[in-house]
Amino acid sequence: MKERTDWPPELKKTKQREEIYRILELAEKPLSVNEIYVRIDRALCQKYHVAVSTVYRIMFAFEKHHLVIKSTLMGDETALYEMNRGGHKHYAICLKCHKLVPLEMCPFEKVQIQTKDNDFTITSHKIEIYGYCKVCQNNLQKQGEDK
Amino acid sequence: MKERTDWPPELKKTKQREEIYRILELAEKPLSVNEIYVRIDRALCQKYHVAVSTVYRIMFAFEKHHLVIKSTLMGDETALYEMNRGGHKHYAICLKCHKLVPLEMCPFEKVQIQTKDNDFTITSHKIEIYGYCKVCQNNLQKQGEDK
DNA sequence: ATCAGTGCAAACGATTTGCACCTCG
DNA sequence: CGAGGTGCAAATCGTTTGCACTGAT
Repeated sequence: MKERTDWPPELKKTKQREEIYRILELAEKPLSVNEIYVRIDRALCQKYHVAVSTVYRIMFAFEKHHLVIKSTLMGDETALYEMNRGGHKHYAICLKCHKLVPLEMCPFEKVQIQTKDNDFTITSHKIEIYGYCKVCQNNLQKQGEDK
Repeated sequence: MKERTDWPPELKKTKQREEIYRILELAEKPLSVNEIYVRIDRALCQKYHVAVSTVYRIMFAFEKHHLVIKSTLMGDETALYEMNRGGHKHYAICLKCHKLVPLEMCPFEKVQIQTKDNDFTITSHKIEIYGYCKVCQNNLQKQGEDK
């Protein structure tokens, strides 16, 4: 099964792009441009500098070539990017610690979506689940008992 | 069945707030702050002026009191507000004309969401469906034939 | 009279762009 | 060599905030 993470031939290779690609590959979660920017500087240790605007431009190019997936979370205006690893993924977001908990499967696999006249052709979807992760849940409970 | 659209007593009534409330009641779709701003000016016809910052502050207050629901759509950073009419609603968004087509029901009513250890307590969710509405679908088809 | 609500302009943070220079292919 | 990529700084866009003033209760 071929992953979708191969480099598109029409995308010129530069050290900046390869560095960002590497960072996204290693990322444990979707990253903001600023997080990427910081990780570049950390990885490059002054060898050379990458401009923020370059990061934006590269993310734009990556997105266009479907190398990455862009998303935004509720109550936050900054965009997040993660490597497009084929089969799509959804997250549950903890309202307290903001941790992202990946869902095991896409809940839509089993669902039919209905509009008024069923005249809408679906090409993609986005789901965000909000609530509390186990840790925060336990903490909240404890706080309730401590009184 | 009581609607959630009654005015919270702790929210002072002012002409600005009442005007915005009216606009949201009449709105056929979620509105951006700017759209609200334009509609106010149109409705008030120079009688007096409402500042953009005021609109933001009022939307913040309305949101806090659950009078409105705030949301953001993919590929657009501006926030949208719609009157909270109780039972929540989702939309299918046309990628071509950007029309919002309301879903008949929440697809999650029938679905179980699973995280790794099922240790996540869900309090809310957000769904966005993307694709093509009937009109745009037909247009695309026609374009295909015309050659 | 009091305190929340408002207008205005300035501040802000994320993202974009214009332009000169650089580098991959 | 030439087109496309990059760095830098300035511009833009949505949103927020400080402050003095106004208005609802």
